[in-house]
Amino acid sequence: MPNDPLIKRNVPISTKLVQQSHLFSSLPDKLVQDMMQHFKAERWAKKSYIDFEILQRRFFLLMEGRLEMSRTHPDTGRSITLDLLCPGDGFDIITLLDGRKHEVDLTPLEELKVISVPIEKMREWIWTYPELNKKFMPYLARKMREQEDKTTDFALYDTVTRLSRIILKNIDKINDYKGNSEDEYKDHLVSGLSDEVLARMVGSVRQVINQHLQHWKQAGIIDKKRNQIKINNLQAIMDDAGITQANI
Amino acid sequence: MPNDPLIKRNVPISTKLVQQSHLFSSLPDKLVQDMMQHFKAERWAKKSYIDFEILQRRFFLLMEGRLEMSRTHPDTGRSITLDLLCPGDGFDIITLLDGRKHEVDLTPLEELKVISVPIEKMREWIWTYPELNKKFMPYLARKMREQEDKTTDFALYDTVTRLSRIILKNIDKINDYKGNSEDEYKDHLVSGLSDEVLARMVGSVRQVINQHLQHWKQAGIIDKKRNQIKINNLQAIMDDAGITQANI
DNA sequence: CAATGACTGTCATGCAAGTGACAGAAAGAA
DNA sequence: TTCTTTCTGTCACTTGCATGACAGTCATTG
Repeated sequence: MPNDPLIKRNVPISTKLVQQSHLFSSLPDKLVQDMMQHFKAERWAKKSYIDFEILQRRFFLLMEGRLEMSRTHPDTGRSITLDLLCPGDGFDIITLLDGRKHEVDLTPLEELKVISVPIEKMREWIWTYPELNKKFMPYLARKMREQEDKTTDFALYDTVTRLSRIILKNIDKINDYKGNSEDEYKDHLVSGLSDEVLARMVGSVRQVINQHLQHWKQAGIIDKKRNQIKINNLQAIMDDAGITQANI
Repeated sequence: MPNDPLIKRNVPISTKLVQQSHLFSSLPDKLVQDMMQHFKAERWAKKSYIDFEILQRRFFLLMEGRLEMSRTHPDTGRSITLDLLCPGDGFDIITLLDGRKHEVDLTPLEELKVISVPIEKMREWIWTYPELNKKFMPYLARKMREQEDKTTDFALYDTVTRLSRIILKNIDKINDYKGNSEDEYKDHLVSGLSDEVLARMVGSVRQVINQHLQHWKQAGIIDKKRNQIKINNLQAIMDDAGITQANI
């Protein structure tokens, strides 16, 4: 089946595709097939503007690409990333819960593939299917924990620490489980994130981020290309992140 | 009925008491009565230490007093308040959702009255009673929005702005709906919060908070006693908070 | 009551990090 | 190719705010 629907076209979705999502993985096939029929697939172009009003009408699952959810200071114009949604993530979970509008900027970092259902449908499913419910609640908790950690980081830790943590969180996970333990220390990449995007995630500005990255570069800890960071010394970054065995 | 149970005593709870909570207000009396039988009431002394492990076993509703939920930097010792729970709040909602431990410091600002049930019981109720569910989901959303706002504030706004907002959020609501519009500009109090506590909520330190408060005091905008701030000029605070009609 | 602990007011010091500016490199489009 | 846009590297300047220190005041409790 061609998995390349164009924007705004109604297309039936493959079971496998839906099950990629945390929220829908390991649900009974039959249930997923029922649900699938209501999904609509579309593509969103890189950096396209997405009106947040849509979030009150439909619930989305991100299938491919990353979506930045951010907020901007009206006066200074500075932005900060609230969440970087990755394939498998659903949005918007807050609007799903209370139906109220959620004023955020939505910016695709790459071309996205998303599928969506009417938000009432999604609510209905969650209250109807205990299996889905059992997936959804811990997912909510995860997002709440992430947000709480973000608050803590901003209030208590400096920019280098926050930057380290963001980098560690965004190491490409494509080659997971592929190599042996020796490979673990090879080819750690953070790609597709410019200094600017990193800055928004860290809650700082481009110049400061670049400065810290230069330090690491000069110490041989990382290599740096356009939109890409290659980590040579993972341990060094972890040290700066203040990771002390206790954390994961 | 005496509503003054001592610590750790099993006491039946009055229907009215339970319904004070957002989560249980306007539920059918009969349902609440059923639930009540499982609640246990206790009191927690001011500044007592509460082991967060308990959060994995019981779900609490705060009936009286405020509870600070905070986190501390292991090295510097600086703390930051994640949430200031007020009467009607339930905790811990994250653990309720995923069952995992939630490492936070819990500090009562006053003597508390709380009621609690086994956390599995609470889960059961939420999945069993749609009326409760309808209350709980928007409550989750509210907490998520608050946390998101906190993140944004830390990343984009300076200390004065954050302090203004915290103050506005914590004006005593005892006399609500009592007076006419003229009274609105009288007797706005923030009580029970020391400079230190405010600092933790703002994500700053005592000295800086005091400095800002002194500015306001010298400008006649506030009066200041021990553990109390009286607001003379609400508009001035709102201006510093950057509130421009659009917000609430 | 005295004594201890909790909160307040203030100041001097140092530094992390935000701002603005500009030139150059890389990528993408025409 | 040329033109335009998007990123990168750097630097000089300024400031908000964390730190540490200490004296004074108000509460609480034995």
